[in-house]
Amino acid sequence: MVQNQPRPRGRPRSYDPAVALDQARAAFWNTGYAATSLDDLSAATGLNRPSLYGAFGDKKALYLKALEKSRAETTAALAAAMAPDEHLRAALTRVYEAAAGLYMRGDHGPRGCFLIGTAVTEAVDDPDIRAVLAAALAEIDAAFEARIRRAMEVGNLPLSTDATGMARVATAVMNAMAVRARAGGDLATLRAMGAAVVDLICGRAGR
Amino acid sequence: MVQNQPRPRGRPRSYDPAVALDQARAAFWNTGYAATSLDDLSAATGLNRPSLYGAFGDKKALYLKALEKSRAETTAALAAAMAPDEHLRAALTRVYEAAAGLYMRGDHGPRGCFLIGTAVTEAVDDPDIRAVLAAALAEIDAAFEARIRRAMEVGNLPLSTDATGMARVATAVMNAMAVRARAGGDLATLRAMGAAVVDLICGRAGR
DNA sequence: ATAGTTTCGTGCGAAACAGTACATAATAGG
DNA sequence: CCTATTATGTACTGTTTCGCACGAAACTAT
Repeated sequence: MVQNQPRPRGRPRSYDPAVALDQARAAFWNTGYAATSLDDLSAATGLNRPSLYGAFGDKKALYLKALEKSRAETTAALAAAMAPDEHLRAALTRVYEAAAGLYMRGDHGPRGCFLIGTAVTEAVDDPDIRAVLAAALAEIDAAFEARIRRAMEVGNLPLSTDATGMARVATAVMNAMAVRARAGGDLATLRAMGAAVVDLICGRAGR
Repeated sequence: MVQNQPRPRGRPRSYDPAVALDQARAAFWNTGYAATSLDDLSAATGLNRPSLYGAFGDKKALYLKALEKSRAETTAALAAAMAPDEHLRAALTRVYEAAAGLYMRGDHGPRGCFLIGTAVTEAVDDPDIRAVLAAALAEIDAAFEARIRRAMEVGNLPLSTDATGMARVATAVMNAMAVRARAGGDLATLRAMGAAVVDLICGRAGR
């Protein structure tokens, strides 16, 4: 990261917008969109309310930015975890292990996935939030399905496999792991869920 | 329903508490716990705020009653749907068909499952809500697992089956169907998810 | 009828909330 | 040094929210 850009004109920012966005997201992540006030966000980021408005717009715009960031990160992480050309079982196991670890982290206890944990509630009433959530789910489906089709081509799965359906089940288990994490489930249960669906998809024999 | 009880002393209620609870739950169901105000609940039930307090206590007590009712209903419906002694495939299919239909209903568009759609967000911060949610998930797991073990005994599934893991995957797909419904998924997708996991659990051959 | 009991509904007060106006501070350009 | 420009922080406004007090209403018991 070089900083060759000519300094902008006025008073410089005393904070990093990317860091502030992460801190705001952490606040939303714990208590959800509706229950997180602008004062909470102000406390979490260290910015006062006018600065928050200046940087991100109102509460919903800030939330949408955090949501969009989570969607992008999830898609990228999923693509990276499934890229290596090894057995499907290894790729899926890596994905679920990573998800379980991520979902169980959190300063105020496990908090699952940001999208599942906060956007699902708002999605019925808010079309913007619903659109991001739907896009994220579709991308996760697509990532799983592409990986499953590759396994079919290589001969790791029979050609008669219902790749679309299997991919949706794979996504379902990931989503449900996020639910369990927020519901107080322990890491062992989350990992077992992942292992169980991997066995179902890849066949238990290959263990 | 006979009404032989001696009428209570004072002014009679002008509403049915059970109906009011359902109406309040419907309000929570659409917008979630935090975003639903007492005025919203008052409008949904037709009761004014003091009557709501008198009947159910404060907002959280009312929500917990609605949550508990949903937990009980879910457990009962699941037990009923899986009771008949037929093939596992038929029982599971019936469960997922019922869930998909239920999740896609709603006056303001599909709203999924009350527990998944509203309690998951609150569960991190609120131990009471988390406890009900965890209990519900455990009961759903147990219902699936019991049914799977029965199929093993009857010879519909190999004795080496990981019943606990399979049951969790079955629960996962149900939870994820609730997520999809709120995210704008259509009925066909929800049904396909159910069919896919039924195929994975029962084997595709038995179709 | 009258008293006693429970519910209903208006309306109040305190707190939290979102959003903004305005004065102050910090920087670049001239 | 002075001006233009952008960011910061205090303070303010109007609204929403929760929870409850208090009097009116509806019913039973005597």
